[in-house]
Amino acid sequence: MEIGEERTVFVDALLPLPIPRYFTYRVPREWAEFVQPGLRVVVPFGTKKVLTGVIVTVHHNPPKQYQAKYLLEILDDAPLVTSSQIALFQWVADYYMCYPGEVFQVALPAGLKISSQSKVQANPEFSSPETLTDKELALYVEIRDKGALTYDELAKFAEVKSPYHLIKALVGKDAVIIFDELKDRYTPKVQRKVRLASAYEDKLVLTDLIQSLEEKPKQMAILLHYLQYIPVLRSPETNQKGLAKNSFSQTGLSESSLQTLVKNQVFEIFDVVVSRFDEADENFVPSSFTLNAPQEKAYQSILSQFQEKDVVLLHGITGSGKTEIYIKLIQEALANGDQVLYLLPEIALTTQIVVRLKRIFGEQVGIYHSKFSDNERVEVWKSIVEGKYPFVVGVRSSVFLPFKNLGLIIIDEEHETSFKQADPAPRYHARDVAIVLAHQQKAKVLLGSATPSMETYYQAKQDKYGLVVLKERFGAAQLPEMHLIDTKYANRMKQMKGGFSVDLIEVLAENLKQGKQSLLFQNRRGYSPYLQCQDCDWIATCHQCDVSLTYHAREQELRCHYCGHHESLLHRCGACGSAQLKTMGYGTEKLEEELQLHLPDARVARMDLDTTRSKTAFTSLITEIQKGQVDVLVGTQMVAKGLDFDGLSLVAIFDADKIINFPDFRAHERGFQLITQVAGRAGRREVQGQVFIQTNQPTHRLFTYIQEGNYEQLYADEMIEREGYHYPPFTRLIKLVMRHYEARNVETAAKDLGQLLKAKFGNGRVLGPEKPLIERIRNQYAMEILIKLEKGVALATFKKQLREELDTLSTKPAFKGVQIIVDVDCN
DNA sequence: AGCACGCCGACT
DNA sequence: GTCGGCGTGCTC
Repeated sequence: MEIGEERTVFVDALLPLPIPRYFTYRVPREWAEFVQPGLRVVVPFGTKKVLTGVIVTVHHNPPKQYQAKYLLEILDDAPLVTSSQIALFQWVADYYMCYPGEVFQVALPAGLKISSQSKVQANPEFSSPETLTDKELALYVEIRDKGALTYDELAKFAEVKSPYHLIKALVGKDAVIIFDELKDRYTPKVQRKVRLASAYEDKLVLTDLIQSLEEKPKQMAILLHYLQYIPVLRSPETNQKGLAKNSFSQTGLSESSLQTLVKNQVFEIFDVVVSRFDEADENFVPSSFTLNAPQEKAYQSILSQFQEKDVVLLHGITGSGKTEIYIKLIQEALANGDQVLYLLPEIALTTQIVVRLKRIFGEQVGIYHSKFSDNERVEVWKSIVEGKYPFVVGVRSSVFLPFKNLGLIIIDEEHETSFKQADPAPRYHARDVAIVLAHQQKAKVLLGSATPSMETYYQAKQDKYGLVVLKERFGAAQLPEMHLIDTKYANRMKQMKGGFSVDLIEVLAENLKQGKQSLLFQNRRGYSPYLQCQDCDWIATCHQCDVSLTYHAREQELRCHYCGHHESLLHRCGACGSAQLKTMGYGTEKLEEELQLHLPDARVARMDLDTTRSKTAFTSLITEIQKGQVDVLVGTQMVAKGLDFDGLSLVAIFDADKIINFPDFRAHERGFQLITQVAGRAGRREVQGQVFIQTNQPTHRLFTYIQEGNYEQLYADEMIEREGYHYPPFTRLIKLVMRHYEARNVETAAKDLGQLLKAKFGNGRVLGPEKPLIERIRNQYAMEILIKLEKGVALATFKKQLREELDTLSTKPAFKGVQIIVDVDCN
């Protein structure tokens, strides 16, 4: 090659697809100097698709097997994705046995991925409609009259599934042309502002202006309003920043007079891009606080353990004031110039804690959350790249944000299962990814929980993680007093009114009389989990899932909680036609209703998925409770997560048996966590809280541990069980789920796979195949195989082997159409 | 994951 | 004979 000769530049791009490789594109000459890893690019993919990808590498190696296509567009001036992010995507893909493209897909907010919308328009030069068939002609006319149609619209109009044949024919006859319409879905939020033309920043000119407006009182009022807020002469910079335009209309000043002033070039109107988050922060005052002695001690201990350990677990009982310690650590890290990530489980926790963090950290904090729109996520991403938010509070997916110098990651409520993504791949655990991320960035990780997961506590006990214990409640608060109510006994003594024991009604009534708030916890939404015929025992079930339908009273509907199917309430039995249908079991809706009967004077409210779907509904319910407008709150596990109400002094757990009898090796761990967390909502101030638990097995040891707050003993018990039965933390679990529309097919496929895996990896390591709890969802039957890998197995090698097995298997006839899902570290 | 090409049954 | 079903393999 000659010196100075230009060589064609190629890029390897990561595309948001479940395909295990990068795609190579040719870079048009004019961008050759400009391309670099981390830039987003728009590329053609297949015959008509256009995708947004990110450049991973830039090189000069022309692919030998195929002709690379050209990049269509470069979307960024500077990298929007860092190279360490791409490395992290790859790590997640390897560890969780999925594809980097799938990680990329969830990592990048939708607004940063331009959508291709192929459209078809009429060719204006087309002049021989006689060549078209009737069908083609009808379609052509429709396209011409509408201007342009998308593929979907075309298919709909022509009433075909794939409009390809038609389009191809029309294109072949030159009747229509295909074009791509790209639209960037990200629209920044702008604020319209007003400022004085810079000429008036001079004292004499301004004085002249004021004099000339003597006769025009409305315009004068506007000018005076402006000058009242903006000291134009004293600081011209404030004039450049201007005043919000709506500030005039809000004060009742004339819109048309303002327009006149603009027309006369006295004022000018301009737009600025504003953040969606800092509206409320204009008068932000950082609140200060001091740690009490135990908190201070814990704080110091965390600092010293960070000297040696990268991960520290803060095991602090509910109400011990972990948040204050987090805040102190965050302040410290920020003062060091480090970025901080604060991970929270989904939704519930955020509102209260976010308000608090915003108050303390003001504009430094960015929120990354599913209840915010995609626009807002885009904004957080871009701001982090620009270094604007050194502190991010976010849910699971925020581990994929473009951090550059993280110093600290806090994972609050570390044990929460919502940190593990269950359904679409990547099925990652945000806590574990965060630890890898921290390692990558040389940051420290603080895990916080009142009820740590067994895995985490085990790591701490093994000295892999540091451990700091906080045993005292903050301030004057005491741990709540726990009482068990034996429902079996109450039943025998005829002391049950519906699902409520007489005792429970009594304590709730007493608490109401004292003007205090109560919480009734039942982890089941809807009115009743099933509807049963009293004559023949028939139960209403979903037609496409093997579950009973839940009755929702407000909508008078039967709903499937798995596929979303709903139908209006039946009045006759589906088997015998009897009208004796009865709602069985208790959902929050029914509890709300019965409670109202037992306590007619109480103001009862309900908090579950159904009452809090919108952002506003959730917030207003919280406010209502805080104002004391609610006496008894009925809620699902949504209430367990970090809600903090001063007036709440009594917590009742309606049915603890459901929780602890769940058929899962983690049932006891989960039961302990859930009940402890819910109980922790009681008595967070001076008054000691009371907790009442309805159960028919009051002698169960788990209740003793919960009552005593004896986490250590639970841990000790669990370790014996889990070691004996080879469960985490002594093994790692990989779950394989097979799905198919035919029960037979999944069963044979699962059996085949099970045998193969047992032969290859050993009988002891492979469990199943077994039918899952719910055999059929959305008409798909499932089978599960569980792989247990003991310590010391080379994970990467094993996963590679497993992947190879699965790939070869999927080509075999028995596996035709059988979907196989791999879930590493499944819940 | 889509989406095209390709090879077999029910209609003009 | 065509339309359209889905089965298989490719996408830079």
